[in-house]
Amino acid sequence: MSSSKAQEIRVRIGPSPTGDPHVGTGYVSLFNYAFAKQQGGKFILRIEDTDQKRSSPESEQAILDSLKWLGINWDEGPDIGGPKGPYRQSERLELYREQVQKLVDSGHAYWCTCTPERLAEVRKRQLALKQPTGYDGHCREENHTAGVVRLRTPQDGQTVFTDALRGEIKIDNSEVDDQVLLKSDGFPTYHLANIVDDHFMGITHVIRGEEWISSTPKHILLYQFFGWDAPQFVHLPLLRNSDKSKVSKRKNPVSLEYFKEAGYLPEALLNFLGHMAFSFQDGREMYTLEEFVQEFKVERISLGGPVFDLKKLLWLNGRYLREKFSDTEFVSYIQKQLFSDNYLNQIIPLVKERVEKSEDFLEYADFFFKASVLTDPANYSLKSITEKRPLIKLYEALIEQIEALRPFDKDSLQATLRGFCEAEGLKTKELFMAIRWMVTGKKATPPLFETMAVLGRERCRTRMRQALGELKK
RNA sequence: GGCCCCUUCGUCUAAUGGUUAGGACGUCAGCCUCUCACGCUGUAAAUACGGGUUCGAAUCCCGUAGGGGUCACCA
Repeated sequence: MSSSKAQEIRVRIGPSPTGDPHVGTGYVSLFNYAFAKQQGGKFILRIEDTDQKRSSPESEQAILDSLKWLGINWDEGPDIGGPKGPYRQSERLELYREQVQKLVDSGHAYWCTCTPERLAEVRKRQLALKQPTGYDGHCREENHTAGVVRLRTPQDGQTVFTDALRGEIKIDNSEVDDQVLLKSDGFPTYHLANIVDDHFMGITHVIRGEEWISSTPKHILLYQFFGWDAPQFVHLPLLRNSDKSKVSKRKNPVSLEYFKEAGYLPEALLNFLGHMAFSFQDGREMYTLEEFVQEFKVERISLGGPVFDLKKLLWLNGRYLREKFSDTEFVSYIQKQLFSDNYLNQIIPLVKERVEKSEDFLEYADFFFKASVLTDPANYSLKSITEKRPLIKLYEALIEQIEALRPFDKDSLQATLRGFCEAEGLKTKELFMAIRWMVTGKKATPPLFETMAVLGRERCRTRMRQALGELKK
């Protein structure tokens, strides 16, 4: 163990910029932040963009913005720098290569030249023979100098670590795979980057999701092989869908951008996220970030996987609106949230030609402001697909395309939706009307693509998922 | 399936061997009220199961069941 001198507490959140800012990132950030602040430590934001194919600067920016929106600020990060930078893993490649070389030199890692095809083959065979899947050690004793670098996991014994909430966890080394540490594109995998960065950034406590427990032995092994002290581990229970599976966008809104769009206050969402694994001693339900920081105790984190049930969030949000806002504040909030110049400027061109009196505006534009536009599913059933099953599958595929669409503008929507019709052999007229019903709740609206673009990705996806839900009933 | 983690009202949770098992959301009922909402009051609702240990178990131990995670050149 290291010196007994009081050490500065340093924790981090390491989001991967590969999609929408996730509510789970907010949740884990909150707990990390609270722990750090309460101990007078530092909360660090590190962008884990080691997946070249999926990472994007847009996503990174969205994550930063969303975290700021929530009210969580970091002491060190890619945007503000800090003493242990850079804070973007793609800018630390040299360090990983250097470090992994040490492992190769000491024999704790080795180069592997197996092709993806061979790996798939091995896997297939293992599956067929009902053997545990994993790398078969083909290159373990070869002395390659190219390909990927793998961890040389001890064949026997077990690796033990302590989770602050669960106590000792032991896993047989035979269960631990010869994990890839350095990919063939020269980028590190999570496992390598995570250990190297946590070490060089002086991270003292790793507070992360429970999904990481089973790969923690790899991390412990890496610390041992590098000869470094491991930080303390705290694994938080995972947020769940109402069926208890890990929270997912299929079954729940999970994008922080959705919550912002949908009119939730960041204070309320953060407060609610606090409830997911923590409770105040005095039973207080409503609290500020500062109060949470003060009250937070690692030992009081609960372990059962909390269902991310929005009902209580709604109630909390209502209380914030009612109790924390004066009438004047409420006015400016509504103006900003619902009737911003920016939003109105996009809507007016679409409805202007239809309007004869100011009040007509509401007639034509109501769906731009409503929370829900659900109608009879008959409105969006397709005559050409009479079976319910295929129809649901079709819509699921469609919604997935829409969710992934970037940028979300008139032209890309047009291209995507037309392409979808062609691929599925559908009449555009029929599908477009169905979508119109789903996203606006009306038969007559401004042109669909423009309308959808203005509504935005979050509203469209939510409304379509809701409509699909009705269809399933 | 192997390994690992978890298990108190429908949901979020409190109770760190001794409570009529508490609170909150939601539900339902009542009050308030021109309606609705808010607010207030009240109601129903849980220790997964089986064995131990103990004077005494939601709490400790073992087993079973259920749920979850993980088994990638994704994090």
